[in-house]
Order: sequence, then structure tokens, then C-alpha cells
Amino acid sequence: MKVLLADDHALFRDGIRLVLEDLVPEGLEVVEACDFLQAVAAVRADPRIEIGLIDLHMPGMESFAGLEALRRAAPDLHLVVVSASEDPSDIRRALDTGALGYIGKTSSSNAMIEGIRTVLLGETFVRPAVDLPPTLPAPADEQTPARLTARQRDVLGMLRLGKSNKEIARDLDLAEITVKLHVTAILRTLGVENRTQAAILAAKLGL
Amino acid sequence: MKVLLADDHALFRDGIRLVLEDLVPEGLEVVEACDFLQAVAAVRADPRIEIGLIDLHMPGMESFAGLEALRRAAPDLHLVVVSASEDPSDIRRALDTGALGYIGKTSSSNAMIEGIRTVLLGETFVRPAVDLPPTLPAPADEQTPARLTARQRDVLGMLRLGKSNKEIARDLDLAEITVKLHVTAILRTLGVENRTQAAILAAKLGL
DNA sequence: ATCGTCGGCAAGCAGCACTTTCATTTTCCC
DNA sequence: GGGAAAATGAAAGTGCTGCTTGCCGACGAT
Repeated sequence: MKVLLADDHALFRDGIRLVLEDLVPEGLEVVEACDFLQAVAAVRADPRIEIGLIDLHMPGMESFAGLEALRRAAPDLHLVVVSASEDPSDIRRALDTGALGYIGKTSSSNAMIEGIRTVLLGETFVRPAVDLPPTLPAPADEQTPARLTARQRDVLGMLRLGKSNKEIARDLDLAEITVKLHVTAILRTLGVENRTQAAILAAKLGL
Repeated sequence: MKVLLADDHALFRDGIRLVLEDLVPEGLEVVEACDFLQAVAAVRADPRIEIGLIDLHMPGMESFAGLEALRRAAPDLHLVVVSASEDPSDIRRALDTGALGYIGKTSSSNAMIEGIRTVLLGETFVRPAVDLPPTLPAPADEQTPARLTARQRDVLGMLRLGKSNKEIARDLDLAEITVKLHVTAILRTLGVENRTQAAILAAKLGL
């Protein structure tokens, strides 16, 4: 079994190499890469690499673009993301980008090995086993969710200031019930769980 | 040699334990902890622990407060920070907080072993070897409202991610009631009306 | 020993947030 | 004209938020 291990942290790579050598009985070969460019070069140079354990956050390329590049360079590679992030949206996005597996770094070594085996069987493996948001649609506009209506944007503009539904209703001359409905639609569109997350996201995206 | 290894990433701990067992000839004993509280408990339970390899960013306690707590719990412990961050100001601050060593995770295993040996001799060891800013004066916290307690800052750090009280309680291992009380205190201290405003303010202030 | 601060837990309650369902009206496009 | 989307409103229900009050223990300073 030929494994690509891609992580910019040499300490982590050294450690995981030893873990793999410890837990994989035989026939193991580990190829290392410290960034996405090296990882892509490695899989191009050696198509026998069966599985990639890829950190999400490495220098030189944005995480999901790097994943995409890997997938394109080696369509048959079993991609497993190994990441410090356990954010369900990261997990969702990694799977949508083509990863067959996602292993949070708080997982145990045995979980990782189990994940490798599962993924090599062609099945999906995710740790932590969280409820994932639905598959994100292809983003029409990466900065602004295109599907917010004009009125929703009005409401979001006030929500991001931390105003309550009642205050928003008064300021926009609406019934509070209507504001609630807009907020529900906004949360769904933005893929967040509550107004606080929506406010933070809106601030980030400059909405 | 008894080593405390504190990192919330089990994969990293497993790997580094194997690295240590591989490179330290004999007499090695490794104690693991997944967060600062466990780390403090470990050094209290076993004063023979000579050196701690401590990740900066672990859940449950702010990084430097956690370092401070460790230093107070075990004044003779040789503290070595092992962190993904290679930011000179983090390095500076760790040293100012009492760490004798700082090892970035991109360092090699051999560099880490060298660091351990250096620190056990009482000398400072820093990788990457960067120019450090001068020692920071006692924190004036011009950006941070001075009256937030350490625990309130923990809670605020999670609240600003849009987490619910229940989630915060679970993540910090508290009763939800306790989280509510912290949130109430936070809102009063920050002079805001609701958690959304607090989250926005915290993001702005980089809390 | 006392006091102040901090952290933790609990109960109770009012009000808010969010979801779901139903409905109507308006506007725009085919 | 018909259909779809958007805007608006109502109601019911569940769960969350925030506040108030009370209690306890630990720790450090006086």
C-alpha cells in the first residue's frame, strides 16, 4: 500500500509515518509532501499511490483548490482529508470536492487506520461523525450568496447589527412574523444555524 | 525522563509518542493530556514530570492562561511550546510566560529532540530561529475590556463562533446554567444587549 | 479570621428565536 | 392568462436566551 502523506508540519508527518509503520502490517510505503504543489507532483510522478492523507491547511494553495488540483491530477487517488478542523461545513465541502474520507486530528490512530481501510474499499469515512449540512450548491458568486432577495438583504443588514426581530420589524415597518420568516430564509440560504452565525458571516462577507 | 505531551490532536500525540520512543534511547515515559486542565492535573499528580511539550491552542482555556496555569502548578517543569504558530509574537509571548522552549510543528523530529535536551540543560531553544520582538510589557490590554475574566474570555471565544449555550457548555465541560451566567456577565461587561452584538464586537476587537 | 473575587451549580420565569404550515397579494415573465 | 417568485401576514409549537436569586467552595489579600 502506497500512501501519500501531505502536511506542512514535519513533526506531524514524522509521527504519522511511525504510526502507519506501527499499525500497517506490511507492504507499506509512505511518500511525504509538505504542501499541495509537492503533493500534486508526487501523485503525478507515481500513479501507484493509492491513498492520500491530506491536511486541509497548507501553504501555497487554498485548501479546497488544492484538493481539487489533487483530484484532477489523480482521479483514482483515494483522498482522505486529515485536518485540525472539525467544522461540519469544512467536512461537507471536502466531501463535495472529492474526498472519500475526513479524519479530524483529534481522532485516534486506530480510527485513522480504520478510515484508510474503509476508504480503500470505496466507502466514505468521516470522523468526527457529525451531522453534515446538505451538499452545497455550486457557488454562483463566491463572495455573495446570489439567492438572497432584496428584502432578505434589508433584514440581514439590520440583523448583522445585532438587532432583535422586533426592532427590525419596527425599523422596516413589517410585522415581526414577517421578519422571522425572512430570518428563517436567510439562515437557510447562508447555511448557518442561528442569527449570530449569520451576523458574523455577513460581517465577513461585507453584506 | 518523564515527558508530558499535551495536544488536543490525538493523531499528533500518538505520532510524537512514537517519535520520542524512537529517538530517546531509554528511560522515557510519556504522559498524555488533551487539554490544559488535564495537563495541569497531570503535573500536579506527578511532580516527576521533567518536561512538558505543550500545544498552544487547545480547547478549554486560552493559550497563555493555560501556560501560566501550568507554570504555577509546576514551577520546576521545563515548559516547551510545540505549536503550529510560527508567529514571532506568539514565540515572544510564550517565552515571556515562562516557556524555555518553542518548537514550531514544521520542525523536524531531530530538532525537537535537540530542543528537549537543550531545555533540560536550562537553556532556551527556539525553532524557527526568528528575530523576536522585545519582551512585551505587562499586558495593558488596550483592546480588551480589562474586566473580562479568563473564563469569560473562554466563553466569549466560543460565543463569537455562534455556538449556543448548550454547545459551549458541552465544549467547556460546564453546566448550561453556568454558561448562561458567564454570558450574562459578558453582555453586561461589554455593554451590549444580546449575544449577537457581543459576537460582532468580539470579532471586531479580535477577542 | 474576614472579605472580595472567581468559578460553579440550581431553579424559575418571561420573552425571544426559530420552524412549520397556511394563506393572500403583487409583480414579472412566458 | 397562467405560473413562479417575492413579499406579507397569522398561528401554533418547541427550544433557546437572558435575568434574577440563592448557595457553595477555593484562593489570595488584609
